[in-house]
Amino acid sequence: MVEAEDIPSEESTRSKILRTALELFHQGSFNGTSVNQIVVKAGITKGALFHYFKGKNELGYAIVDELLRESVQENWVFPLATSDDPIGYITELLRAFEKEMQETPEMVECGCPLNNLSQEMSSMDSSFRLRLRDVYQEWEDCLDASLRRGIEAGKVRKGIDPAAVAKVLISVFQGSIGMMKVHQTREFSMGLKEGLIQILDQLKP
Amino acid sequence: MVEAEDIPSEESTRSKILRTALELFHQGSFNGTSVNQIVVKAGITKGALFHYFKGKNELGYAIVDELLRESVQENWVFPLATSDDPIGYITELLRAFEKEMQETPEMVECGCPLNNLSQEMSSMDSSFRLRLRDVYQEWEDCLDASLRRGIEAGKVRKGIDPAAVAKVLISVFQGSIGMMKVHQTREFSMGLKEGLIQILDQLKP
DNA sequence: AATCAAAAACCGACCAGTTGGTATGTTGTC
DNA sequence: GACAACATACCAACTGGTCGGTTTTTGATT
Repeated sequence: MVEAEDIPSEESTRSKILRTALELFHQGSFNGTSVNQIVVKAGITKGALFHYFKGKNELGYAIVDELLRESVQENWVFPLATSDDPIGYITELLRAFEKEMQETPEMVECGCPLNNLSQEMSSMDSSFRLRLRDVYQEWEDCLDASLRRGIEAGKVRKGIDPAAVAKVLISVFQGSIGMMKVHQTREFSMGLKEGLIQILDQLKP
Repeated sequence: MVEAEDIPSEESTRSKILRTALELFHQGSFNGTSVNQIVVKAGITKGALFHYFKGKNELGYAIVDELLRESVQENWVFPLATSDDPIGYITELLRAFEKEMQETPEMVECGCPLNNLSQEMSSMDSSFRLRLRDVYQEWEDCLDASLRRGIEAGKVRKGIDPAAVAKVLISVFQGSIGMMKVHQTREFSMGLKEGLIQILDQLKP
């Protein structure tokens, strides 16, 4: 609390490694990125990387446990923690995403880092899979809870199964980002957004 | 016509390479699979592989253009070519998939080869991306057309935007398979299926 | 039907570059 | 002086890819 953590004039070597590796994994892929690339881009040496992480896989695990989990919490868990209007929040997110798409096309070009890593690694390495699953579970749980509150508050249709809908929503978000990465056209993204809103509207009372 | 093509006692080397490579790419990943692994598993030599394909990437392109496209056509394009009841067909598919899940858990363990390759390669190599996009476009077009026929036939709700819904449906299918790969539990798959059916029901008149 | 050249199919040793990872340091700090 | 935080040189294994050579198939000619 005393330290000026919010102005890290000198980022720690460990977090620099994590951040750089995530960036490269995001642009490329886990298997397609070498530890040499990481240390060069991070401006450090291999000794530093293997001092903090036992191996490339362990570095990947730390990225999931720390950075990716944090990202899900920031975008979903915290905003929905007490909300009883998940549909409203998601609709807002879609609109915000539309503007973010133009300014920083990172997401539409490279997809979602969580989804990318999941698709590439979860069938190869069960340590990856279980850690990634935990992150998704947090996401699903908070969506589920928010949907339940929404039903009670009369902001979500009564007939739906919150647990099942939460699973579908996460699937459709991850799938959508994946499809946008393949199509890379504003036309497709807008059409998809239109369809998502139509689906979301069906969840309203 | 005269030849007994339907009993290929001896598979051609080229198709053996394609089939084996797809299998390895499916279980692992493109970058995570070496050409040595492919030639060993296929029981051929490196000379044969590079005789038929200019490089590893070209082999990947051929897999997309031939095997993956074929698979989409078999499962979607041909069945929906003249159908005016896409929701009924998809519901059937979901039920069939449930049984396939138990017998051959390949899809739930390793995901969808088309989705896997898309997520891994489309941001790395635009040749991959464009070929994969074409396959998805075929899928989307046939779904779109079938939804339109469904609306006319009174089997699909009038209010929906067929093009937008087609995009969402493909996204949710690809996303769902990806999530199942991460969770690997029957519990999750069943919950997801339940949610998908609820979404599909909303598309009925 | 036999012949033969040319082309296609295929082999496997070899290559330079890269891979993830290690061993042995040196440096700064409590 | 002990210990964490790095740096550097190095390694065996493997990477995608090449290349000269051999076998097999093909198609035209006799």
